[in-house]
Amino acid sequence: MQANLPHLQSTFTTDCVIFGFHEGELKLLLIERNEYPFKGWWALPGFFVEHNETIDDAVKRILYEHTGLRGIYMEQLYTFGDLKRHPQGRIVTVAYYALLRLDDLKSQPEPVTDYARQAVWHPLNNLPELAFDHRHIIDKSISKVRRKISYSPIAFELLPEKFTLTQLQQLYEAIWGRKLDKRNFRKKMLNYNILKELPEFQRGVSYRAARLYKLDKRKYAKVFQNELTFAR
Amino acid sequence: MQANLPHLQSTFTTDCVIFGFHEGELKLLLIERNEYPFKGWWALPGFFVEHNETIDDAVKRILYEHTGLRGIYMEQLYTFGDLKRHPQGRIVTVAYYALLRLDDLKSQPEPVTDYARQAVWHPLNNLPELAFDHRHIIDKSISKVRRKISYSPIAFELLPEKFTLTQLQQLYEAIWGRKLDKRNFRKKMLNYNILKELPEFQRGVSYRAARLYKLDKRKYAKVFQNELTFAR
DNA sequence: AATATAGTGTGTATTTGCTACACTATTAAA
DNA sequence: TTTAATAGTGTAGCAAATACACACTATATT
Repeated sequence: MQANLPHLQSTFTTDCVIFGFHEGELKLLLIERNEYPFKGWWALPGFFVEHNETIDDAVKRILYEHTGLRGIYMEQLYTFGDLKRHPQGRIVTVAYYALLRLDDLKSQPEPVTDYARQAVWHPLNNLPELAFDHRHIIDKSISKVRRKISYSPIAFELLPEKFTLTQLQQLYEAIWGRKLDKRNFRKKMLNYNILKELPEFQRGVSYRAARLYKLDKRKYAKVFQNELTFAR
Repeated sequence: MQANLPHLQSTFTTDCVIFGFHEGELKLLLIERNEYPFKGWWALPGFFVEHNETIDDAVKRILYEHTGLRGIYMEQLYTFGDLKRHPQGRIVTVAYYALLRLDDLKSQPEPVTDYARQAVWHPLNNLPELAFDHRHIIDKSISKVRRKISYSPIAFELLPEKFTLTQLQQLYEAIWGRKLDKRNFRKKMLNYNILKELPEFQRGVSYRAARLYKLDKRKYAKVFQNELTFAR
């Protein structure tokens, strides 16, 4: 991991809304800026796109710099080009969102770039004030994820490889912001036939251990292809 | 309407996929390029974004130059930034799509810019070979519209103010590429209660004239707000 | 050992929405 | 007046979504 300094600054940047899910709660990875403008403010990880890299590559790079992870699920969200969004002139930003398994993170994220003093997971329901139009970008990505989770199995990107049905339900509840009926949720989810029941159970819990499941990738692919409605 | 020459060319452009619907068929407005690269090829209307205009404004401008219309429904689609998409170097394009009522057009669109020799409506099912990655952009916008029409009433943007239920059905059929059952379609559509039955009928047809409807904007707003599923 | 707690795990009845399907009515033109 | 073309209408069966209540298991605390 190495710092990337702005040499030939292009006129556009990319910013990434990084979602994580831990203990029933959605979280966002934010950085504390170490550069002007908005030095000391919280912001989305993001940076100028180099001239010889695609935008996708730039986002992957930024993600890697902040999490040490590759191969993370990410998708382009929207491009913001208001004249006043950046105090130093019109700088267009192509925003992405990424979903990542927090359990994959061996350690806490560290400040790995010069422009970030630290990177910290914040609960989605309790975000600090943010630099630029980043609050707006976040709001837009939440809407997007909220919609997308109902017709595509992106939820699993946020869970560890082995998970319980309760975890899965809590994730849907966190994203939609409302409680779901346990029996109906299980019935529906198992009916999709995209989960593989494992002969394993939770460990280290002080109550009845729940069964673990994992995604059946072959069936998952089928569902994804057909864009079946993952209903509410 | 005036031509806009590239003076200080920014590093990014905007392209617009303009959908129209006429006689049961979806159409796209394409231009014949009058500039290199791809001179003489068909392409999406698009141009460099000026330094002092937002991207949205740039698209509106381009739409106006080619159709003479303002206030058209449009939405950002995706931003394309592959290194090789433009032969003259990496030029990022922010693609939009627009839906417009063809009946609003008093006359055929005319070549109104220097970079376009002519602008012509092409049936979506029979497009010529296209410049740059424009075919790819079009494919992506079709998917988007196809999905969006099932949860949001964007269809009405493509119809005249007063329309028959058959016209509406034909539009859904054209976008989804499959036939729908007439009775089920009518039942469902009328159940949404977003249409106002007019005391008027079609004219100039040599068969039983169909009743005209128009959108009830108040109820429409409600549906749109709740993001009710406009089912298949 | 008893108790409280918290989470797992299961079945059924009701409602709602989707699908399939065929005939009569109206109009204009021949 | 006949023909041709499209508008307009209802019902029954099936599948999916929802609403709803209780028993079981494991653990921690007293």
